[in-house]
Amino acid sequence: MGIRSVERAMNVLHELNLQPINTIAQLHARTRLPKPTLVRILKTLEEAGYVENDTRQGGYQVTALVTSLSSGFHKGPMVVEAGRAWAIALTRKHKWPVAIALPDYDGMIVRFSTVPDSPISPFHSTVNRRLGMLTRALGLAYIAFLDREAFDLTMGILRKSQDPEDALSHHPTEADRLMTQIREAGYATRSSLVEPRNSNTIAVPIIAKGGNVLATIGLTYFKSAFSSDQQAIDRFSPLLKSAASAISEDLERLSSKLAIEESGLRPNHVQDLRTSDC
Amino acid sequence: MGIRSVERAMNVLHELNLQPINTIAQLHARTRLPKPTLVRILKTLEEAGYVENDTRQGGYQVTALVTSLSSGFHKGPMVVEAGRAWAIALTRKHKWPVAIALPDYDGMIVRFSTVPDSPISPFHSTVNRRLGMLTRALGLAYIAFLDREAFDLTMGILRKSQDPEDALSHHPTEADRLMTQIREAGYATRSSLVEPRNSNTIAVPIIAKGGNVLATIGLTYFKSAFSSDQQAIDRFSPLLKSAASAISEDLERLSSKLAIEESGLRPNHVQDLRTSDC
DNA sequence: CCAGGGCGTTCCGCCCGCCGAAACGGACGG
DNA sequence: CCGTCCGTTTCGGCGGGCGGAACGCCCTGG
Repeated sequence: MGIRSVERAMNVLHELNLQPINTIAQLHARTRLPKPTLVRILKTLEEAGYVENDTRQGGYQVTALVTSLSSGFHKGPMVVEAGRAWAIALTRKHKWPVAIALPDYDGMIVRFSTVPDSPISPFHSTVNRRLGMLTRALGLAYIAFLDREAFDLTMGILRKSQDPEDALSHHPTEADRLMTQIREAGYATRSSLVEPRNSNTIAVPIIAKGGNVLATIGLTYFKSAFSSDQQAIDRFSPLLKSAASAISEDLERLSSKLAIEESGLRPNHVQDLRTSDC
Repeated sequence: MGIRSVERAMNVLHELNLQPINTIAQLHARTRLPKPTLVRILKTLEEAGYVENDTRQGGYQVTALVTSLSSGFHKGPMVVEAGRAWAIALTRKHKWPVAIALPDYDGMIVRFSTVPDSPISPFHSTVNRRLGMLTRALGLAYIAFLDREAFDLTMGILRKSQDPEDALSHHPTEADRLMTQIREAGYATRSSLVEPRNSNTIAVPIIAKGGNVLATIGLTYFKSAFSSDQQAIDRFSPLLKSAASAISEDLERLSSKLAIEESGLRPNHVQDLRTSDC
């Protein structure tokens, strides 16, 4: 019941963010919009400066200006802010995309992803995507490092779920065995029962000074790029662990130097003055 | 010549990002759109999940989902990434908005701003806004810390400018005196000749290990909140200096652990595989 | 208690601007 | 040289966006 053209344009802009470069044909396939409609929407976004049509690369991509469509939102937890730079640095160095996820009730939500930074990434950016707790690397790396009480609580919630992604919650001994294994190894990988099969993710917990798991950070790679999963694990799990502990240290420094309360603050209503910072 | 409703909606979304909370009346005043049109656009964005209508606070605001409209773009230089967390932490603690700016030829461009995080901020967010080099705190804190060669080069460019913001470049002795003063103090403030008059900004350079100025970070406050500018300077300049050096250290750690090249990487064309990271 | 103003929101008929099938033209590749 | 697959342009028809007017609400002040 909204404005159709606006809904469509927002979808297109959203889709444009999922891949570094987008052809009309791809967008047509994904959005099911007629090509002339796509061209018209893209032209509009281009005139507004949010999109550019790079003919050399043969496709459309978002420009730096899109950041101004979300510059008003950074109430994210500090762990994501502190982790961003490390995620980006990891991707620049090792090419594979890195994601940071936060717990959300009975699942995890991806809050940052370097997919567009990754020149070899065939993956979609998954910011704001929800992931299962018991099948995804980013979920397992979280739940396995919860303390007993929080773990039992979450498992209790998951047992009520009918989602096949949460099936493991109905097999306590199997689950416990997996959790122990993850805790000992210090990292988790995605369940092999779950799509996509041609890639894998290695994830580790980001643990605060006090011992609480705050978030998880994970790296995704194409299986075909390595002779075995073990090879990728040997290579990346130490890097992720050291990044995770560095993030935790950064958080410590940020809060000790400035004494932040971790909970986001509520913005208050302010009057409209037409001035600017500089 | 684009789709009018889409152009309007993008403008509205952009405006929504400039303030933590937006009433219809404010948006009407800023966009000059009829109120029914605004309501229709906002309803559309709300249905799509990008905006919420917080009736308690009596206004519209962007939601976390807007990040997915720019998640495809993160080519930001590492110094901005490293500085984000510090800017946010400063604002959470001291309430005033903090901005990070990068040099761009003969001016500075704001690349990050915590205006929407600041509950007392009556300022507009200025991400992507261009600032003069010789009047703005964020510009002065940069140019004053350039080495001789780069300084002369930039001043040469500025002398060709007719912009009143660059007028100081035509008065070398005055300029030199100001530069010396800034270098000694370690911070810069906005020229009193320039709008807005009811606020001021204190900015310091972010200097890399090698001695190069990479960027500047500045805090803006309402003059009426302090008994004198000196009081604000005494309070904030040490904080900014310590944040700037912490950012520089973070950069060092990021690059030494991972050996990053500072220049952004160019994303390559990749084939369309329908998979995802997790 | 009511008048007045400002607010966000709803209504509804007019009309214009969006829509998309069809056509175009250029780039491959066989 | 023709077939195919692109991205892009054209253009007429019509449906959906538009905004003035009106509504209901909450203030404030008389």
